[in-house]
Formats: sequence, C-alpha cells, structure tokens
Amino acid sequence: MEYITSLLRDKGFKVTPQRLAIYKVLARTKAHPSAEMIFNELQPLYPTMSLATVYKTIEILKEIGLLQVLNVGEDSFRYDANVENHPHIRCMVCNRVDDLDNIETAGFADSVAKLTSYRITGQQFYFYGICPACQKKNDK
Amino acid sequence: MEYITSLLRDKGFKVTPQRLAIYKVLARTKAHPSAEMIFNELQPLYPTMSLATVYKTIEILKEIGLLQVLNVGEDSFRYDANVENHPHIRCMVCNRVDDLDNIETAGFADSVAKLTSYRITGQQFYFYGICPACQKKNDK
DNA sequence: AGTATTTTAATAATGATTTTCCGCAAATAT
DNA sequence: ATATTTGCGGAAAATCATTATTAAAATACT
Repeated sequence: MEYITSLLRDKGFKVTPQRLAIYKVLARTKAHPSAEMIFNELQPLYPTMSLATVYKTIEILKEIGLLQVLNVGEDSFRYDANVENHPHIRCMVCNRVDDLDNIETAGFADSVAKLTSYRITGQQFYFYGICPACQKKNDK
Repeated sequence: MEYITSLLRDKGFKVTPQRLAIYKVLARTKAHPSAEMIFNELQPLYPTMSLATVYKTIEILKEIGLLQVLNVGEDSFRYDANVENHPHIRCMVCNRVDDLDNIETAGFADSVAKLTSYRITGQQFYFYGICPACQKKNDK
C-alpha cells in the first residue's frame, strides 16, 4: 500500500486520496469489480467523486502496472489488482468472476511461440460456466 | 453453403441474399473480421445495406451456431465462422488475428471443473504478441 | 392475385468509456 | 514567504460500438 504511493510519485503522478481509495478497493477484493462497482462502493465515502475519475485513475493504475484489465465478455470491463497472469472464470448466471489459481498455463506460451513465430507478449484465458451456488439454486 | 440455407429455414429465419453474403464473407476468410470490416467488404456489392443489418445477421448466425464471437480486447468484436473452440492470437502492432490450431486445450476444462466445482460451458484462450511480419518491419 | 407476416435499412437510442474544460490545490521557482 | 507553473478532480459533453424502432419492401400462404 505504501508501494503505490512511491510508484505514483516516481512516475510523475500525484498521490491523491481518490487514487489511493480506488486502488484500495481493488486490492482488497477478489470480486474483479467494474468501474461502476468501484464507483458505487466509494460513493458513500467520496460523495463528490465522478465516474470519470474512476476511469482516469484506472488508466493510470494500468499504466504503472498496478492492475490488469479483464475482458470477460460483458459489456463493461473488470479490473484486477492481482497483476499476475492467471485464468478467470465467469458464472453465466450471476456473473461473478473468480480467479483460477493453481492452474499451470506457462507452458502454453512456448508452444505457441514455436508454432507461430509470433513473439508472445501476453495471454488471457477465460472459462465460462455455472458456479456451484447457481447450480444449487437451479436444482431447487 | 447449402447448409446455412436449410438451417436458416429450419430455425424459422428467412433466407436472404444479405444473410448469405455475410456468412460467405465469414466462411471464406481466416481474418476474423469485425462487423465493420464485413460491412466495408460488402459495401460495393450491396450498396444499400447498413451496419445494422450486419449486426442483426451476426446475431442470427450466432443463435443458430454458425459463428462464434471473439473478444480479443479491442473495442469491437471479431467473428469467426469456424465454431470449433480454438485459441487465437492477435498481433499488437497490426492487429491481425490468427487461429491457433494444433494446440491441445481440451484437458483444461476438466481440471478447472475439478478445481472449482463450476459446470464449465465454454472457454476462450487469447494470446497477444507481435507477428513475424511486424517483427521484421521493426528490425528494418 | 391478395393478404398477413417477416425482413430490410435508415434513423434514433443506448450505454460504457473518453474527452474537454475550468477552478483549484500541490509543487516549484523567485 | 510569495508567485508561478503544473497537474488534478469533477461536471458535462462527446465518442463510438452496438441495439432498438419503424416504415417500406419482400416473401409466404391462401
């Protein structure tokens, strides 16, 4: 958490309460919130903050490598303060997005590089399904 | 190509020249065009057709299982008439999107299902990098 | 052929994200 | 300390992909 302070400063960005608050929301959740979810969560604490500020801050955090953008096929993006490359899974019923840790994916990049002669710079793995809770609800 | 004709009819959709044309564009390319690229390609042949028609036809084709939607992280979607589940790779310089056939991905779904208790219904693997042509250009 | 239904395509609407603009506060120079 | 510059937050407007609406045209069925 002090890390973001010095990182912002080093990159020439100012350290503001809004920026810290937005990062804090992302850092302490595993829910992969959208811009609007972040906005709604901060509304009570920062009643004057606008969505534009959320978007602008997200842009900065992405730029300095403190968050990654997830494109899980909804009409809006999700954000993750865990910048390690890891797969995600979305429940198509309740739209929750979960991490998939403990899954080995590193080997893929190599075989793709060999097969295509691309120079690989990134990868995103998304799974879709129905989460345990929604399965249960459906069996009611 | 006759397949789409009877499939449309069976599902209660009319068979129109525009729909066949849009599917034909998708079926004969491996470039994974966006709605706009399809529109531009058909413009000379169907000068009166609008982008809305492209979108609506895409919606229908998706519904009857003749195309899949790709979310490669651009601001618009790409479409692929190859509905087999296969990974894709996008060049971050020229934005071309290529297929990755010959890559084994099936095993993943099982291990994810075991690890999460999700019922898996789909998956999307995306790689990002620089294509051979753009690498060469860069070395100029 | 005549009528009912579906489709087309132009237009307008939507909604997430970006941009613009401006007063203000933090950082820097004097 | 004070003046000056620079970047920031926030409100509102702009953008742009996609979707909805609607009237006219095409098609199917009798």
